[in-house]
Amino acid sequence: MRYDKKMRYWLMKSEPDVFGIEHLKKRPRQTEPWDGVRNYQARNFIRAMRVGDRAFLYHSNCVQPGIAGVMEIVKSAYPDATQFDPASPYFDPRSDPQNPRWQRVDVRFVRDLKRLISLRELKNYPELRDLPLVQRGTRLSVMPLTERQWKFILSIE
DNA sequence: GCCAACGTTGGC
DNA sequence: GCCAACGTTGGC
Repeated sequence: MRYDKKMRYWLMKSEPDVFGIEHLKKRPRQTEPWDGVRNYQARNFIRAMRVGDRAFLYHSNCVQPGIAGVMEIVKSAYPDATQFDPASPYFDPRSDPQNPRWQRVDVRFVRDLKRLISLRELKNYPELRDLPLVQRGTRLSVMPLTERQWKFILSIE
């Protein structure tokens, strides 16, 4: 995938039963570390995030897959502690503490979308054809959006 | 629950 | 470095 250094918009997937927009909203200061990214391509996008970037929160693996809300990146990448915790489902025994393999960012709740924009609907727009989310077989859990894609999605909200 | 698609692992 | 086997993701 092409990646442009100026990219400032993201989409991050989470299972709402595990951690959804409702959880984020209830966190202290409405912030949360975005843990558990264990895919190199997604990890590289995590590393590229900067404070102030915006991200859609996407609900995956649920009854109504779709974009639920808007978040802000409030802390750039730092080591994901769960990789060193044997009790964590995200434990990675291969990760070297001297050179941590996985990072996380901190996100903050910005707002709900006025309505959940379903994956089914997103697939219908030619404007979003290049978005990995809607492409067959793509499982990437963190992905960049162009400014055009970001604004388009907000325009159909 | 099924299963297609994809990423990772590890023998060779 | 190849590639078969296996594990995971995530829509349906």
